[in-house]
Amino acid sequence: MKDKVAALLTEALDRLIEDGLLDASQKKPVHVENTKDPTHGDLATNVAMMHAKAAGMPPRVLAEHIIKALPASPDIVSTDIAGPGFINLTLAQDAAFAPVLQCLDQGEAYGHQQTTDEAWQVEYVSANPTGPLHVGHGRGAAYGATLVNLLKARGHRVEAEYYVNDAGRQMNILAVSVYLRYLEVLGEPIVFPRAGYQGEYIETLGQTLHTQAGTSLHHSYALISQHLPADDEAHQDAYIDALIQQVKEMLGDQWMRPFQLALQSILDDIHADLGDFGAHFDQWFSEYSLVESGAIESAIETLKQGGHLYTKDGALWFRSTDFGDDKDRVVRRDNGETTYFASDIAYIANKFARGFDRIIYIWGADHHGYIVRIKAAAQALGFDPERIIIRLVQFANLYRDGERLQMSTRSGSFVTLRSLREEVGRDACRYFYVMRKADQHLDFDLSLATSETKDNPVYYIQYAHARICRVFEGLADAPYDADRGRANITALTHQDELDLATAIGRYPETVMKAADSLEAHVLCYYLQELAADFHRWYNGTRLLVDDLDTRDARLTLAQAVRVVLHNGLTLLGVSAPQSM
RNA sequence: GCGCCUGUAGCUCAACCGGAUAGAGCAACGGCCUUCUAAGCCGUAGGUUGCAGGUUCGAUUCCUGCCAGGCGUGCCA
Repeated sequence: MKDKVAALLTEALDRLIEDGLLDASQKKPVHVENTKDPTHGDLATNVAMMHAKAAGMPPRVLAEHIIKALPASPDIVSTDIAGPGFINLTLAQDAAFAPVLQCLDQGEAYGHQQTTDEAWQVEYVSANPTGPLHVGHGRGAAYGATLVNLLKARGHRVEAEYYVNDAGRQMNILAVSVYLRYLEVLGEPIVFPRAGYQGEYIETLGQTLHTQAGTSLHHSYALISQHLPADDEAHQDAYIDALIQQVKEMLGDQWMRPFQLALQSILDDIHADLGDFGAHFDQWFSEYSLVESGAIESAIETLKQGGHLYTKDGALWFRSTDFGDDKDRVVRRDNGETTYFASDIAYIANKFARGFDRIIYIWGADHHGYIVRIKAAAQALGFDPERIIIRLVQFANLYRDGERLQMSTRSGSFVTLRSLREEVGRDACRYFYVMRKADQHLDFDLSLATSETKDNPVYYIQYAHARICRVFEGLADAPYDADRGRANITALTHQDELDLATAIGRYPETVMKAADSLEAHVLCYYLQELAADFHRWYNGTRLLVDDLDTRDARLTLAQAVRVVLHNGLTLLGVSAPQSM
């Protein structure tokens, strides 16, 4: 409807241009918006104010000319000039209810746009497979999964991807941690390294390794630890690297056993965890595959050809400062190993090679320093950095009964995403994580998330949905007649009913806006408002009245509200219960 | 020091990319259940949009400076 009205206004502007009141070069796009105040009609536009200067007349005078030039339309009942020069438009009654019928015609597809033919990739979570996901990963997971849904609804082709960091030093630390626990099972008097991975799951993996391998991987801990440096605060990194080196040498080919076991089982766990959370991935992309395929070397070679690399202090550097970075970055260390950043370069090249129009990265906010260098790398490789979109997700603070929960990741005492889901449920989890703008801090109130009151937005919205479902039960005497409802819908005159119709009409543009701006929270706010509109109506107006024309008209409206609530909640990954 | 982000009601947050009288929820106070789920609704009160300038018909929004907070600033991942 907005588009229709905008088209009419554009036509009016064209007429004014013909009449010489306005210069064609001064024409600006027409913007039509919903009014906040019902006394301002249904739609409003600021075209008169936008063009006042160019036309050389006061906005209100220009507004009069525009209205005079406005082509007649059955949709528009009246126009009005208000305030500094707004043109307010009131829509015809049946036009106001048109979205309701459209919503019911389209059902689950309502709010979904036509296919755009744009290919998008959303990479999210991508947590190191060194342990179970914790609550810090939850927000990225919820946000990413919702974004995937929104972009699909927007009409884009979307591929969701998880980047598996299975090639770095952290994985070696993990493997050696598991191996030590394995030795422990065999009765070796080990001393666990400070920098090793703590946590029960490591011990469990050690036991599993024992079950699978028996004593075949047994080496004396005394021999292993023979020539290691001191494991104190200052040297813990050197210590664990030496330990890894030692164990690797002693195990030889067998080194991959603890490594693979740890990687595989943790990845399986993450996979299952995310699946239960409603976060699904089309692709689990292995960093190691970039090493194996030679992609890293060839990316470095490409940069070298382009003259973007130089050697200093025995290391190989990428001149990222040419592309706006603060300092240059190392791609190959003096010990010959490539850096994590080198993998990232190969990875971005791989993404571009796969032909995505838009490449979205969702990162924790602590990674914001990497934005510039990734884009720099893309540019140096000859790709358009504009196609890379990086969204940062701020951390969430958990509160229970007003008290902030402390979490430490390394000690192994962190709150896992799974335990959070068990406590508050998937629905509340998904909703609370995305209800705020992603790049802002979030206070996640566990007490509120589990409360069954209107204060809890999840229950509030779900309750509206359940209420509608219940109304439709028990109509056996006089079944709901959809045709009768549709035929009589324009006879509904309560302000609450008009408000609901307008709100339903705003749903598709809300989804579109959320998708285009990559801001999932606007959908949450929308659904809360729609639920509030419904509750207000429900409280003040009885739906099941004796007059069947009115009753079915109201049921039709309620049904449309239900469809929108259902569709919106589905995009958020939240269930829409029939009863509560 | 430099870079990025944030600052709106007592609290947690919105504000349709510059629009009309800045909106919700919580907390506070006062009302509404013999009628479709009170897991709900209605009302009252609450503001110098961090501060100071600038841009223009018009600024919470854009620009500059200052103040306060957060994050980042590895040959870690």
